[in-house]
Amino acid sequence: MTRPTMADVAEVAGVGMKTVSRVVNGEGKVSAATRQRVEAAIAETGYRRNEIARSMRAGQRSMDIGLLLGDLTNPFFASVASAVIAVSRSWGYRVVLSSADEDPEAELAAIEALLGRQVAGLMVVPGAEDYSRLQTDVDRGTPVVFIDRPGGGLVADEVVIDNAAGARMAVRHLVSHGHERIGIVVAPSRWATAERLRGYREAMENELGGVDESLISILGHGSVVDAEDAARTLLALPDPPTAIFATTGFVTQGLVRALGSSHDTALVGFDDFPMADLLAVPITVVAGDPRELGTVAAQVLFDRIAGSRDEPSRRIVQPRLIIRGSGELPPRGRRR
Amino acid sequence: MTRPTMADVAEVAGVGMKTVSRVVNGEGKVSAATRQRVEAAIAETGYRRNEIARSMRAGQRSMDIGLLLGDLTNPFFASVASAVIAVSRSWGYRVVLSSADEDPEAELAAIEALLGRQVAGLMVVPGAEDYSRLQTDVDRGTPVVFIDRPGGGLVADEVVIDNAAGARMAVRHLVSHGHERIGIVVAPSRWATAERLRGYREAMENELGGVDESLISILGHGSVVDAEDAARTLLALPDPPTAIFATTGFVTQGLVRALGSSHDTALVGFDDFPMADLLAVPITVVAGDPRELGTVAAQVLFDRIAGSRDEPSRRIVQPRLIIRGSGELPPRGRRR
DNA sequence: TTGAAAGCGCTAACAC
DNA sequence: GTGTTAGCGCTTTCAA
Repeated sequence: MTRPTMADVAEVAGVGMKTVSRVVNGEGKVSAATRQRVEAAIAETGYRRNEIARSMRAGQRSMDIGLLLGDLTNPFFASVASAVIAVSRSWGYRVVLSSADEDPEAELAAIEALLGRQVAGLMVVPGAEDYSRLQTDVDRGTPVVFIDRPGGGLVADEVVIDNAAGARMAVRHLVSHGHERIGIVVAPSRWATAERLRGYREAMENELGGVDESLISILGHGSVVDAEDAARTLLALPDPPTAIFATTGFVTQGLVRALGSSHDTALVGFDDFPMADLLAVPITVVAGDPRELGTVAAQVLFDRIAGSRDEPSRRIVQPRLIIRGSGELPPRGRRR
Repeated sequence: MTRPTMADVAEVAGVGMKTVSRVVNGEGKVSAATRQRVEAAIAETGYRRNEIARSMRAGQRSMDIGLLLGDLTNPFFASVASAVIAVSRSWGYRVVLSSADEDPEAELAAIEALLGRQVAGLMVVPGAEDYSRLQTDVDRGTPVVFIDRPGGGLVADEVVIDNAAGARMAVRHLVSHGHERIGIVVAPSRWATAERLRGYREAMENELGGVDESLISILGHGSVVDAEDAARTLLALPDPPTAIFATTGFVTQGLVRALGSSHDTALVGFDDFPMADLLAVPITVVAGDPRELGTVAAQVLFDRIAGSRDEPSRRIVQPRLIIRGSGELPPRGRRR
């Protein structure tokens, strides 16, 4: 019922604890004969090294890194997590995953818990506003890397997608296909969507000399249905847009629903999603690669763990335009 | 640089360690005055309880449970993980996630590592064949629950989807829409797909009195492209099927590609996937709910952790038929 | 090549 | 109310 310890193995093998320790950790300096005896005792008792106790030795950190995400169900974050796990494993670290379901209080609590477990480092997709209480931990050597958005109140490494550039790319693409009335449906305010809106405004100014504010729809809540409604409202305008830019994946979904299976309105979404190429009208998107985001973030973290003392930096992942059809539809006026 | 310990706090506050411990853990029996002093000292030193050391006390287990998945990138497993994390959090446990990318060796190694960390329990989506070496751990009180497939060589709780029933349901549905030549594309052999094939055969026997073996296509590899090729081969038969049953999500994807945007062949897939309702022809599927799978599995595990000594059981989650269009297309012969 | 003892940061069990 | 002592299972001295 109770697990065997090193002492148990030592007793069975008739040797000292340290000898068992040496065998278990393959620390040479053990005669073949004793090693055999110890190995037999290990097999007999079913002993397994206790990693918890092991990591208690003098001020040592654990071999865990903590990863905090809003929602694993979002394929974007699932890919980030998958990449982080892969890189961590290659460094011999394990990932303790918490998801906070977008509740800032729960998120901070989860972070505290992770830190209490002496994680070697922390990667966070920030959902809360203020991370200043982590400053002491960072100062004492637990690196923190923010993913996908900056973490307020704490100077730390960040890895983000160039949202404004992506938005500009989307607008320019639509303009190059003849569109001039380009609407935007913006998900509830978060850093990324604000950046995307900024990029949209910049590109509209540069390419078309101005923005028609009535074509900007900012959602109050974040559901697919809300996005669908917003799209319908835009399309019901006296002079409706001929193209719409959707700032996030779920907004894109809402727009697809609103536009129906035979759109005559062009659509470019931000963030790629599964099956985008199999829809009735395949969806053109600009998207940053979540695997790249996770991989870079993990590399930055392990650089710190390995001792890097560089100034905290912001790494920027460039999004790419993925052309599939919905973004290349001509303006209605020019049709046929 | 080095973290403050309870002893440090005790010294600053001018009290004994146990008093600090009491304050930190809110164990009453501390005068308001001392509590104040201790709290001040905690704030001053930036002390945080060391959970690792805490969990070392006599034979205690950690408050972690381990979760092992093949691939987080698969939305099905991401949902399972999300549900497991949610249930675990409600029990006050944290989830240590490992993904093994379908490599059985890596999987067993990851499991060993998890056990070495004294996890309170383990949930595994089995990718390996033989789990008998976990028997001692189970006997010594670390419960293991297998998810989505049985784990060979180990008697433990299992939570699976009723694959055969789902397949029968799919076939009956197609038959009820007039189909008689119903093909099947089977993903490379795993327990679940074998069960689905079995269900298909049973239903074909019962409903139509037999199976035409030429309509059964078993894939060698597991890519979308392979599934696409297999579908084309089936459709190129002299007397091709009028309907096809796809045994997994990616096979369904391949079939969607092969059938093109205007199918005249009916399709029912196993496992739901995002956007299935937004495709050119919305896809009818039979699917078990991954959240239910994860939730039930976690409940079973925490029952064990709470001390349940019931016989290991197999919980079965019933799949549901989700009607969307592709499965209700009539046979070609009857068209127009 | 081997082993005994000290200690990691904490809490359980007893004192005071 | 509060403090002291003795471990948890391991690794790190330092001897033998």
